[in-house]
Amino acid sequence: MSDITSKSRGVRVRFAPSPTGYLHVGGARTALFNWLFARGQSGTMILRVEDTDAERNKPELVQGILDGLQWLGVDWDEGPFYQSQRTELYRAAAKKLLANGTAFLCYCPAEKYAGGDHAEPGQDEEPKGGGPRRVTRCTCRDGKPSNPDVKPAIRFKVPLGGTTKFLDAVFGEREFSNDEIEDFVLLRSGKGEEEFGQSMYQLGVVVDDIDMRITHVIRGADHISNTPKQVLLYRALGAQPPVFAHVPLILGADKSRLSKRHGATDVNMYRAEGFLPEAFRNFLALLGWSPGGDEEFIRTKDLIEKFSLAGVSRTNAVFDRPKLEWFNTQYLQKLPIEELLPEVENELRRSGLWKPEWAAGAAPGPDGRDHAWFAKTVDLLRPRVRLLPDFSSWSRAFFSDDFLRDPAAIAKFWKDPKTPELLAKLADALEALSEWNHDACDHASRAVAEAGGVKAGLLINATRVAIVGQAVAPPLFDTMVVLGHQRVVRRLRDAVSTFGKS
RNA sequence: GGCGCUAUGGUGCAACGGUUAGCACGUAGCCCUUUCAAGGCUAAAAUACGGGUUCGAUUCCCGUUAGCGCUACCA
Repeated sequence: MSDITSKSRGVRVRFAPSPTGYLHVGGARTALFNWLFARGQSGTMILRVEDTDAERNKPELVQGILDGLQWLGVDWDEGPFYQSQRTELYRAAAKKLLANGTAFLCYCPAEKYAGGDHAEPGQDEEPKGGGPRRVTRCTCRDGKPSNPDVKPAIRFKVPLGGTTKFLDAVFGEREFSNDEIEDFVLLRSGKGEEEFGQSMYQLGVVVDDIDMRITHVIRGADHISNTPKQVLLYRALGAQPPVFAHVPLILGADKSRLSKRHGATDVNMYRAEGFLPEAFRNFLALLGWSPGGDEEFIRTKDLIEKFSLAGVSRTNAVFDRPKLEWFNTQYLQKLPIEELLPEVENELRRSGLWKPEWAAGAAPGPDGRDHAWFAKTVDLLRPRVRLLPDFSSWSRAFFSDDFLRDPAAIAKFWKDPKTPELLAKLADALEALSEWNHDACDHASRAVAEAGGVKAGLLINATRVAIVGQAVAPPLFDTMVVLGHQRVVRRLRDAVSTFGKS
């Protein structure tokens, strides 16, 4: 198996979403694995949109999928290719199979297979004892007299007896009995003028994977059962199958297939919530894959270096949101500050709090704040931030003078009747300071508390509410320094004047 | 129903015949403390069950059970 995972040039992989929905976290994980593998092997990543079902396909969803991939940081070297625009390729392949005897025209009405007697009982029915059997062999395979009233579909003529095997980089050698494989449809029957309709999934993937010279097919384990059909197609088409690598599925907390009722499954919702893409990537990478040791905080460049198909697990994984949040806080805290700043800038732009003078290289604003101030402030705030929007919500008073004091914080920390008097004295004491730094603020504050006969903590907590409006904030004296001398004094006096009101 | 895949604490992973079964999230407690976090320490918590193979099984084989997947003119 070493030949599969060893460095080899010419690796070509693809991510092939179907635009019948948004970018699901499961799809995102598959895309990520393909991408990590491609980048680690200096290979080529291809994006292919599998939109051969005109009825279910929604073209407007493609952009959302592309946006999701972009946010995730998964880029591609070729494509996006659209299967709906490659119809001729599939028809030619189907005709070739017809010609070499590995496919046949099927005149059966579509309904015969789509429902009715031969189909699977519905989920609500009891499939007990000797329920309906699927038909796996179509009677048209030995040549049916053509029926002028119906347009035929093209089906694959699955060999009678024997087995089909393939190599899976994750699951090992797999072997399936051909008798379990039905004569699947390759090409839909034509509608109106056309001779044949669109390609079906099995034909499309194989024709494209051959055409695009895909070397490794990395996809969800729900495709394991499809793989022997595709291997048969490769053979019939005279092509060599690629290496397959099926990755385990992602489940919800109750271990059923991840769906909306488990919470967000659309990758774009995580972007909207304010997760950092790299944290999301790190979390996703560890769902069904492990570098082998105990490390968990793995930056993307190391993910690329460490990723291997041999490290992919065979067991389904549950999507654990609390762990994702933990990863996010880890990145919020550990990222070099200059890497975090652009994310915070985006967030502040979104909420309208951003000021251009905080950009790198810009001239300081009228209040003296510049990029260095911005970096220092974000650095102070980040240990307490869980999601990007926190920079706009409870951190608002750091970036804007237009903020409200949280009533709950007031109720909790302004209980003591001496509060306004203390805050007024503190304002005076701080105003008189000739130096504005942590220790000066500290000493002045404690002196006021002592003179007023209260514990420092009481003054400190009351002051926090006064100057940032929140019960939760960074250490007070660091906060004062970052806010600035005049602003702190002004907010303190404002607090005194509002005391008792509301 | 048929076929297939899987099975380590609640969750994600490690241990790829020999460990007191390790790490992380979460949970509980303690420490720190200026709020809230972070951080540090500690605790509870797992090899699904039954048979084999072996000097020795989490690890290899079989069965059972459970979960999941496929079983469309969906992808």
